[in-house]
Amino acid sequence: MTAVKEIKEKESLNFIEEIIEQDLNSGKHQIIHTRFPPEPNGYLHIGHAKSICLNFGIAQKYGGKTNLRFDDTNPTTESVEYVESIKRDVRWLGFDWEDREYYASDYFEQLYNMAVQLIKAGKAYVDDSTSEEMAALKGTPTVPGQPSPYRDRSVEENLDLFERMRNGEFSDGAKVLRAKIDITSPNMLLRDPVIYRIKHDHHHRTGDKWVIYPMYDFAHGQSDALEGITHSLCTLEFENHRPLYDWCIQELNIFPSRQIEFARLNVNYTITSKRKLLKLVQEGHVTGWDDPRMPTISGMRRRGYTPAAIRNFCDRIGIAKRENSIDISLLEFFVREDLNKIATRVMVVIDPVKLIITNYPDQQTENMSIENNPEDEQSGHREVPFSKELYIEYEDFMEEPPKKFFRLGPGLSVRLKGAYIVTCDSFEKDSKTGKITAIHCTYHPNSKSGEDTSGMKVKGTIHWVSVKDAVPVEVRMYDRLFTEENPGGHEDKDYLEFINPDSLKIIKKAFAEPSLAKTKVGAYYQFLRLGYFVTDLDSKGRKKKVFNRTVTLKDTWAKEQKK
RNA sequence: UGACCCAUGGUGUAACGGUAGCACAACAGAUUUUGGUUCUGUUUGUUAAGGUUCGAAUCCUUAUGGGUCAACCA
Repeated sequence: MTAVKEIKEKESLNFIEEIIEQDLNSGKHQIIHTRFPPEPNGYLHIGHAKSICLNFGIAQKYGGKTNLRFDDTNPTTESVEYVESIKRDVRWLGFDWEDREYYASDYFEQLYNMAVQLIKAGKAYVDDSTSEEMAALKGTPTVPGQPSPYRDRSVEENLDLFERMRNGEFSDGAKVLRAKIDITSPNMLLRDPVIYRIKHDHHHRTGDKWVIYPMYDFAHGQSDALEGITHSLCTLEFENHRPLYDWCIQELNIFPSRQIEFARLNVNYTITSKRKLLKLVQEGHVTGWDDPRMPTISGMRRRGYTPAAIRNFCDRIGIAKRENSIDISLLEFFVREDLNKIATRVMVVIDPVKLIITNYPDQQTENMSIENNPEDEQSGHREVPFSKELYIEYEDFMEEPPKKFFRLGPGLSVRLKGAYIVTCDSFEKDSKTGKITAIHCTYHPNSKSGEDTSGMKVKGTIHWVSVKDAVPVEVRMYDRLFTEENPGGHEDKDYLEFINPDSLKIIKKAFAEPSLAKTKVGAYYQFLRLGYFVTDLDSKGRKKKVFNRTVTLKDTWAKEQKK
């Protein structure tokens, strides 16, 4: 009894899983089949990641299959570049569609025949109205529509006209094919929706073969049916489309896929509208779809987010029907959680000030053995050269330190990570700028890391880089792209007004320990005490390596200071 | 002023008529050669009003609040 209850508690299902289990238990389906149906008109973003994890994840969980299907019914906005990027991103996230890569455009002939079938049944007609005329007759949500003057054309005439539409006899917009449903329906989508339009446009796969293209509502459901999709999962805004989805199944007598809607993902301080993201790219607010500040999958990859982090995030946010806005800090939590386990620890100084150890031999260099990752015993150690002159972080010294400052200041001692304890004796200051230019310390030879017999106890440990061994690197400090929680949610203000002017700070003169000289693009690091970083694409073929800040470390000291 | 949908701490999500739980966030402390990690603890919640019931977050009614729909986009 208790055992059963425990299992139940652990296995709490979301409402889609409940439906699937019912369908499996009742014998409605032996196997479930889902699909991920992107339109190749932009790059995938974090919202798509939710859908990918849902569709692939749920099929995996119940031993089913998932198709990758490109919903490519609008040649005007679609391209192969997007198709390729989508495939790369889904794969990178860790999902495999095997040989089931489909395109709605592969079904154009079948969809055409279905339209003919509808016409023959008196359920569709060719309308010559302009879009303005149609809109005028369509009414509003509260005012019923009026029938089009072309609504009662004969089957023969419709058949003839539709064929001639296909043959290219008419110009764009001259005619459309409409489903004949109910022009007075309270559901606007049922007021004789357009199902085919004329577009003399080059399609990325079918070329110039077609000049008429099916609309979403006349392509998606049928594609689901043709592929035997049992559960067609989509976002809430398609809820009102479901009656039309079911109408097509009914009238065409095709495989009855079931459409189920869930709430799309919203993340604060970001936007997930392809249109808005496209504008950021086109107007140069970012460097491209893969700019590390973009919430696109390729942007996050370049930023240093890991597939596991994104998958864990998608698992944790759950699936439900209510509007939501997830804290970006939850995503960052999962990024840190994963990176903490796998990122190699290294020392990099981004805002250097010289520290001179007055009692250390001038020419001496010691190789300090420092662990690569304290969270992973297998990761081993590396040697880091230590010498008389070091760079340390400017922030780690204060002329007049407050009480809880566990770093350097006149008379204060700190541990140099993996090396010795030093005590500050004096410092140099530029009288004009007031900037500290050098710090003089003495080291305690018997305090060497691992063989410390000094008995000294210091509160702080700081990172350092040996001046003569330092490798100059470029570091790009990324921060959130928007300063506003809901940048896209203001009626009176454009989201572009909320772009964070400090979303990227480039540091050209940072110094890294020697091990970073031979880094590879995409390698994950923790720069000790600074945050997680990844080697950027731009490092390729360059002597000076470039690193992107993925996310900062949690910083309780910064919090303390704010008080 | 039509149709459809939604409502649980700051955020997200569980509880399927029987003790409102989990994660993030926040706060406090312990540990720490990263002010990281880890560990411990604390605060905060069922939109409202009726009804059914021994018992309601859960079922019913109404109200309130929010979302979607008037592209030849998906």
